[in-house]
Amino acid sequence: MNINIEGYGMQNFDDSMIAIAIAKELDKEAAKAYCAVQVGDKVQGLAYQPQDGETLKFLTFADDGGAHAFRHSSSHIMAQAIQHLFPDTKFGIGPAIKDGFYYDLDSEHIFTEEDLAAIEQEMKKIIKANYKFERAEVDRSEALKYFADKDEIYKVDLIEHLPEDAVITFYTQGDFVDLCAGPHLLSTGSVKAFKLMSLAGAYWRGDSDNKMLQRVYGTSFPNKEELDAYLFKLEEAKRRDHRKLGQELELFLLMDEGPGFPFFLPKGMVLRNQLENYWREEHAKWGYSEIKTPLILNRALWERSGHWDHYKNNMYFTQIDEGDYAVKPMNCPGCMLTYKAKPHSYKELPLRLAEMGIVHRHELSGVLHGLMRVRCFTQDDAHIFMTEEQIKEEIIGVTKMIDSFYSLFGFNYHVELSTRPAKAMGSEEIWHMAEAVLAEAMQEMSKEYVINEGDGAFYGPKLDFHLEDSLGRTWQCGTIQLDFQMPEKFDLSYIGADNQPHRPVMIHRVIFGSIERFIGILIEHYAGAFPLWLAPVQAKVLTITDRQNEYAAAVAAQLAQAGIRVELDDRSEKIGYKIRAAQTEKIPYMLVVGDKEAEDGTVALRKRAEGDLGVFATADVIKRLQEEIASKAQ
RNA sequence: GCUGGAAUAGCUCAGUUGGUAGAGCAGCUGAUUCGUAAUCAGCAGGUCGCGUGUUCAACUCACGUUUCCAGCUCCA
Repeated sequence: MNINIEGYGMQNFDDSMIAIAIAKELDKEAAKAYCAVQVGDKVQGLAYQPQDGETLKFLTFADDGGAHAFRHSSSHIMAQAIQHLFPDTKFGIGPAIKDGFYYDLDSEHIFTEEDLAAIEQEMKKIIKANYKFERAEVDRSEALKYFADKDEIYKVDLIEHLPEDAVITFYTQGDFVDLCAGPHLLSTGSVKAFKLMSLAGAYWRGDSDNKMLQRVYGTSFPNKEELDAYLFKLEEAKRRDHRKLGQELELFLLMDEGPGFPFFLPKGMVLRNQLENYWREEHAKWGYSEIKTPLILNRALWERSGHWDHYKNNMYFTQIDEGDYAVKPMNCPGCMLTYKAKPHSYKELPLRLAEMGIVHRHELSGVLHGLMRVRCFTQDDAHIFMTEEQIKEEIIGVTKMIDSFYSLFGFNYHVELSTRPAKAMGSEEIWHMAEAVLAEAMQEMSKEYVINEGDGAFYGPKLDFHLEDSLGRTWQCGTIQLDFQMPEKFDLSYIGADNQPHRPVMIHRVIFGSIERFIGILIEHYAGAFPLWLAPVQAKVLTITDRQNEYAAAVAAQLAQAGIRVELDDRSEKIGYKIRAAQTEKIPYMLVVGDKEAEDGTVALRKRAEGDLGVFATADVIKRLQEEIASKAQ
């Protein structure tokens, strides 16, 4: 048979040869690293029997398909070990995920950390035994009977939900049989390095109305080095955790008295104000006007906007003089009122109203997480009112603006376009038009984007901006949402050139998303070592001995006069101690002054990341820092 | 909200079958006056998250509760 193999071209092989045999014939050494094989757009196990004329691509762990087969096989090994040790366990699903795998279990036994160690030991035995993963196609009724007899109710449920024409396959390794579509590695011995990571609860089928199962997470790699590198990365992420750094660097606090309601400390406020200042400057440049709408508004407004009916569970309420009021969970209704307060001409459009809007949302207690998920946060919101013809240009404008913001912090990002959901309001025609405009805007900017079918808000399609931090994790921050509902509900209009009233189109958009979350991301992105323009304390003057106290205070005053955020450390400590303290506080510049500097009117400059830079005139240091601040350099 | 775990000094953590708490760092005081990541000594600091119970006796055991952590569901 003739097989086209990526990297090797068209080759002729015996008809009976399976994929791994072909791989070995081509390159015995390279074949060792193969995890799976891609045939057309489908990934198969290495025991796959190719057909004449097919195109094969061998996948290693570095390919998504290869890693997937590897982790999925690891998951089966774990399940087999658990079945050996805890025979009463019922199995749910056990897929591969981004950084590893998990298996959902139902058992009377509550799994603990100690169990994980025992399971790992048993897994080692299974890996050593090097059982083959054997695939078998099974008749539907036979499959149902097999699992029903074993009382594996979740497997039965899975089979029952498979489409009528689905090919049902079992994978067997040694004494363990699992319902599974595959593909898998050839045998258990290929899993050279693995670790069980954690235990958690997870609802069956991800539905909170179903029973909660126990989930065991693990990860695996082709060798120990890669496993160690992964574990190191996790440690690094822990080291950068914004909750830990937020406390160490005295940026913000979370107290029992206000769960989900963060306190900002003086240094955190500096950071926050820098972001807001930059935001205001940019919005002025891009033609926005800033407004501020009330935190509390009456029931009639929230009924009109639809929040009273659809968002009630997430809102906080209060009463004023017998009347019902709500604390705003979103800024749009307030902005709608602002727009409506006077008639508008088409000449004013697009009208861009921005608001640093403080919103309160009653999030479930279990989801609160540092600054990333809170109950009170500030959206850097804006609503743009415009004509249909202006949509595309506005979308492009906002996209460019978002790009300039994210670039400033050195973030990469990707864009997702979410389209019409099932429960959408408005005609399909308008939706299609809107989706097309969003897509066109992206194409015009040559921006790649992913489409999330049916993931739009009920009132309109949206573009979401997911930024990637220095550890490769992604966060949804910016969003541009078209809204056809709100202008309708609030009966918004503008007078057109024809002297007739028209309905404006509106977009909601945020760039930071939430100032709180964005600060959390920045803390982790920079590991607390902020660029000079953001650093809460930009410079610290350190004395060598008490003799320089007066001079040092004068230097600090000079810097402060020049608009630099400076502190003075004139404690009677050794210079090494003070430098260590300043480094720990991640202060960008240290100005060391001893007798020599005091005499010459100079300072010895030390940079956080680079160490001693030598002696400079104080005025030159001020100029250097001012320039670096103005440039907002990374 | 759900499942599992945790809560001891400002911070990081010890605390041994139940006998009312200890270290390092930080802080304060004193000594030291030193040239690029930790000088020495002393002092002070805790209703052991909160409540109820068991017990002669609870940081320790039980129950409840609050908050946090890891996930799930949800989300800026």
